[in-house]
Amino acid sequence: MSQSVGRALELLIRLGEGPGTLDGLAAGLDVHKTTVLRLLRTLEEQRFVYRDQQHRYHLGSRSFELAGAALEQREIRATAAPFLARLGEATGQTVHLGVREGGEVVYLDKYDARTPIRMYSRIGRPMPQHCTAIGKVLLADLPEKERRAAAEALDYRRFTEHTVTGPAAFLAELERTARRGWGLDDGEHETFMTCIGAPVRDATGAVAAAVSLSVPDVVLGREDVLALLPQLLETAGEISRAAGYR
Amino acid sequence: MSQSVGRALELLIRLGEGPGTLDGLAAGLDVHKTTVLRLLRTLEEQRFVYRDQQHRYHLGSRSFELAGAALEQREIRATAAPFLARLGEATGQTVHLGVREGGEVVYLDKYDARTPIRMYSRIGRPMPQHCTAIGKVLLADLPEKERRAAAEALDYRRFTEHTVTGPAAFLAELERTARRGWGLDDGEHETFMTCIGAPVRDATGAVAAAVSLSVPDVVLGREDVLALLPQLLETAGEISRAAGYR
DNA sequence: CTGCCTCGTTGCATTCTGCGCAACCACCAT
DNA sequence: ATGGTGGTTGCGCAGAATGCAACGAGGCAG
Repeated sequence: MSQSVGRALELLIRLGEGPGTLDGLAAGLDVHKTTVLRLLRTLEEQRFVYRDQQHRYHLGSRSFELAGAALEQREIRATAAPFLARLGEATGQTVHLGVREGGEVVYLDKYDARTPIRMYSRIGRPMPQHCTAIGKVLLADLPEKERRAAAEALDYRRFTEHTVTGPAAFLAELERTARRGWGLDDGEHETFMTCIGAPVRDATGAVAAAVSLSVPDVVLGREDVLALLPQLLETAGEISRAAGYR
Repeated sequence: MSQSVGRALELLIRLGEGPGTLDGLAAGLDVHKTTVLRLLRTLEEQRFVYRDQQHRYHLGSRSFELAGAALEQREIRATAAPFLARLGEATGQTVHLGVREGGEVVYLDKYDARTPIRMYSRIGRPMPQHCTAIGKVLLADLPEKERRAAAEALDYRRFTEHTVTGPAAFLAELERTARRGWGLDDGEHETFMTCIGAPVRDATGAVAAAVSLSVPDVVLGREDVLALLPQLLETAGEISRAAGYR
């Protein structure tokens, strides 16, 4: 739609994968280096990128700044934080908070199993929806029409032999998820991981987010993971109430 | 340099302050809403912004994603993390890690006094250099010429009655900082805060980052803060060694 | 020390992109 | 119905962004 802006964003994305040099970036975008230079200058003025002494470009501090602001704007994240921390501590497993935005499912927060500290590895990165507990939970509550549309539009990449492929099977899985009130990823994304997810509802009654626990099978078998369900559902309920759901 | 890109970035920055509507953003930028619409569409395509059902625009998940990537690219942050956590725990005070990038001083990490969890409040936001311990430490080690140039270029805003104003006084302060090997902000930014900062050096021997402790005066008086110096310097030394400094 | 090579930078002419206008729609409240 | 608000589209024009080519700086090897 807007060429130069598109190119500038592309530059940011590439820099997200690692620092880059002018020529390298120009080659990557397949545009003249003059153009890239000027785009980068504009980005630099606003601290979206910065250059070190060796003229290598990096993502600039404005990226952090924006991300911090954006995360703070997701009130659900702040509301959920203490409950997630508690759940993580109680179960000793990895906890995720996810939402659906613009047709994508992204993680807003993550509490890692080992440390009490948040790892930012996957926060903000879109996750597949057909093979994650959080994805299923978020889609399951959509109104019939939207849900069908979403299911049709997905890319049913087969990650493992358990991955659900195709809209029909997936819609049935969503049905099941909605009925019992929680979602399961039984090695459908990564063979060795089991995840369970539960819905968080806000004051409007709609599912606003989902919480999940992810456990590698070397730590707990499927039965043992399912035994954590009450705690997960309890947490999701608490967050829902804190978010205004009655 | 590049008009449309500049406007697009401006949009992102405004959205960082809070969600916005098309008309509102157009009015803010003082451009036609058509233009804003198209810019936003480009941003939306790449997930830099997203629209909710009410057509309000928010920062999109790509912001988180980039920030995560950018933070991971600052190796010094990963190297320092465990030492900072330990320092925070040992002292019970707020710990910051800061670097100088593109003429600005920004915080890369922060461990809050109360919780063991990182607050993202000020991460990525440029901080004044003339009245912060970290700023002083980072400038103090610059080669003569650069240091002088930097000191000349600063905006000596008087935050408190203790704020150093003017290049001459500040250069003297940098001199002192360099000589004794640590920096002090004695209520120069906020009247009620005392901060001490120490340099982190990398394999090249140059100061690559700075660590600081910030303490409100209701918690500890200046003398007591200075008593934390050995721990701070020890931590900075450990990080330096972990970063390859010999 | 010198000359080559790489990589960043600048001035300029061309043209295509991004702009604003105005009209159109859809939705809501009155 | 009706006016109002807020989002969207088609179009023609102007200026912004682009690519070229020449320049310059820094590093490395001979």
